[in-house]
Amino acid sequence: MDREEYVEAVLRAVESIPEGRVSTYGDIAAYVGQGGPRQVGAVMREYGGGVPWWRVIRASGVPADEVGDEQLQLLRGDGVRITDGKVNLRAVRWDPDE
DNA sequence: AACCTGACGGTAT
DNA sequence: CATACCGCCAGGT
Repeated sequence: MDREEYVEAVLRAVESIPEGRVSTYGDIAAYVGQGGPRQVGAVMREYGGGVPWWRVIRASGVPADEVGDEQLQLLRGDGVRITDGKVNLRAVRWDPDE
């Protein structure tokens, strides 16, 4: 899998996250089956436009500093409940094989 | 090839 | 809960 295919695979995975659900960098990486959380983050930084990037968050439920507040707002727009500045992943974490 | 970098994650303190 | 550390892994210099 070359880099371009990798980027496509990651973007497809992110596009498949339904409104109201959230995934993590690590989960996306595992689903794609290549690279790690940091690679997924790198793809989002460069090609995140065009896909629902705000549905990808750290495993802790706290957004990356770069996008912080905006991400939380967009998630609220999706109907995701935010508590103390973080997402409750136990409630909305998305499993691709669902 | 060596070294730095980082939209990360898990563990320890 | 906050910080520190270390492991990870690919891209850039």
